[in-house]
Amino acid sequence: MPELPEVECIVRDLRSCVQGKKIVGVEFFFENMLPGITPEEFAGQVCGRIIRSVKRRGKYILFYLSGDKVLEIHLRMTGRFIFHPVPVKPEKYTGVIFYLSGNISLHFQDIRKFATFRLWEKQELYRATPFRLGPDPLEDNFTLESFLAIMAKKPGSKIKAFLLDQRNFMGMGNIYTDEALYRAGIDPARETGELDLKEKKRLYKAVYSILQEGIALRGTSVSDYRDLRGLPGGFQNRLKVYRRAGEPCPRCGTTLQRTVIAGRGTYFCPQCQV
DNA sequence: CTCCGTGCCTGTGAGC
DNA sequence: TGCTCACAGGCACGGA
Repeated sequence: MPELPEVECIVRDLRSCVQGKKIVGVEFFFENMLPGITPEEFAGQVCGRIIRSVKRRGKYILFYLSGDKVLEIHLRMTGRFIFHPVPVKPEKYTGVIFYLSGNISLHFQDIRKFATFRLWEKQELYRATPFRLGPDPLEDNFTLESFLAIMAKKPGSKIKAFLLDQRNFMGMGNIYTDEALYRAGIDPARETGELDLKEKKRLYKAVYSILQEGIALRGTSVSDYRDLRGLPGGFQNRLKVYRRAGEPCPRCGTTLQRTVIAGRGTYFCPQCQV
């Protein structure tokens, strides 16, 4: 479900809702998100700890807990958190309820059950996936120079695959990648090495601006995405090409097409994207 | 290296 | 109405 803008919105909301609260209980309804650890062990590791801060790296959510523990959560396709200021019963897809101090609770829901929870010692966190991948586009080190340097290392990659590969940059997913390539006017099937400097600059700006707009509109809800209050985002109304095959290009009127690149459905305008 | 298929799950929508 | 199929916001893994 969520890409960088959605995760960023979730993390900002989590900070205002649960930062400083103590985890007083954890209840599981399914446990697919816990590889290699039982729900009892997990509860034993987190109960009694205070949520000191909530951070994001790419699409990963990091709960920094008291006692130097870090809970790393990846929502994958359909994972979501819903904040409840008063106790409510679990819903059909509720997998976990975190009971917090102040009688509030955080419900984790996941239709497809792909999401993952992992616990780290803070000093071991550098070994965790979020810190072994590429830079995050919202961090200061996402400059045009770094973008060009990383792209130069992968001249044979298709540009769509390059943007989706989290080892290059973290946070881009299928929706924002197609929209950024449309905005930059670049054919998703081209190789990064074929792009001239002007095109690379356009792409850099398109990636940055599309992510910022996604955040400003509180994410994209094409189907499942909801924020911490259960509300949909607004960027789905700004999508130009994603899931619009067969419709006219909003810029030139040419019929938008769908193809498969990097194993993902890819939407583009064959006229505007060259 | 890159690409590709597969698996993990459940739901939706189109076509028959 | 009901069945089957393609597709769905992600990522890890193994093989070519």
